[in-house]
Amino acid sequence: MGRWQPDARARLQEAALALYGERGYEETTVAEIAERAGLTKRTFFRYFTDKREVLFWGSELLEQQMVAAIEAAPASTSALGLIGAALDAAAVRFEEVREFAGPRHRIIASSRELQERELIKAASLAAAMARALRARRFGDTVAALAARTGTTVMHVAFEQWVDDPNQTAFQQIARDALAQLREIASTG
Amino acid sequence: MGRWQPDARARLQEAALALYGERGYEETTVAEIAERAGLTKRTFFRYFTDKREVLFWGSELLEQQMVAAIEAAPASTSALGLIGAALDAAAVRFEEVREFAGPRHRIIASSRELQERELIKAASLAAAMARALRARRFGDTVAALAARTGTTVMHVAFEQWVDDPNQTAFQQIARDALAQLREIASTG
DNA sequence: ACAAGTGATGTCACCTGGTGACATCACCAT
DNA sequence: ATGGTGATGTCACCAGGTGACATCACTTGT
Repeated sequence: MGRWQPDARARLQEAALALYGERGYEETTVAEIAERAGLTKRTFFRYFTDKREVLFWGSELLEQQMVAAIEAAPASTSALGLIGAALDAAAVRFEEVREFAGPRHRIIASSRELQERELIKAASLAAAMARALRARRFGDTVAALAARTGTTVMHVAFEQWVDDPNQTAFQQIARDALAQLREIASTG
Repeated sequence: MGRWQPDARARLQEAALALYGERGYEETTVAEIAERAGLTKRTFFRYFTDKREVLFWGSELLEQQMVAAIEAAPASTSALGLIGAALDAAAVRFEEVREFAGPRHRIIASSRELQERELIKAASLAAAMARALRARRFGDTVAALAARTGTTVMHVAFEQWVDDPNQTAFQQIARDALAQLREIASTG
């Protein structure tokens, strides 16, 4: 036992998720989140750079795992094949947090500020995947296009997944979406 | 002549662009922008909902023109063909504002807040194009994938275009990028 | 065992973005 | 002239965010 209650970060995250869900993101104050966690506004800002970031802790981990999947794939894999591998890695992570995904997604969908933050996380992810593709000797344009296509497929698949009454696996949905994209691109 | 200096909005935009460029976005205060335009902080917020929006005035027009291009295309056009038509419409607009595009782009690239705003504008554009595709009887998934692919190609092409020493036409760059995307999707 | 850290937290003062309520003031229509 | 009307100014206020400094429980060197 330390001198303070442990897991301050986790307590702040729980408090924020609960309050954002109960009263809405904009109607919730950082001071209220901190109070609910038994802490201070100032301490909140020591753990999270701003009021939005508390919902996005762990996105770097996802990014690392998707990049690692690209790096670990066989040498002859095509660009979109590597994106498929990255999406499979994302699927593992998403299934782990399935129970929180719905509520969190609805909160984000309710606020423009939060959507903006989610989009820049996706852009960061795309940039990281593009770097990994360039390291594999793909050209700049191909790397950028394939990487952003990866986040496109991820988001489209994610939205189908969170609301799916059949609880279909994310991997399944994402693979189907990627196949559909290939189809679109080869048609016409 | 009116009772006030006319074009308050334009003056605010000019002042903001100049100050963001000279001193940086974060170091510039809304009060300073308003003062430079001979107005008040309160008036700034009557024209623009926030400090970021002053750089994005006119994005609805681009959105409308791209959607109109989709609606005006021949009935048998494929999904990516429609996206190509939308990109051609965007090209017209971009060439009109080429001289401002570079400075504006560098300002946006310098600030996370501004990048977030740009990304949500792109998301709004993608949603509008997806609606236009659904109105053409494309399925939800196809519409969402194709529309987001359109913004992907637009952004990748835009970045090549603004820094291009040869001043290549945006339309050319965008068409090449779209062709490359088709190539990626059909390979492997 | 005691002094000197160390690190997480609290306190306080402050700036800036953003908003609501109300006052002005030039022009316009009747 | 009289009473709108619409763009602007004034003022007070809240919340997000930050820097500087104080606390205080525990750790470490001697």
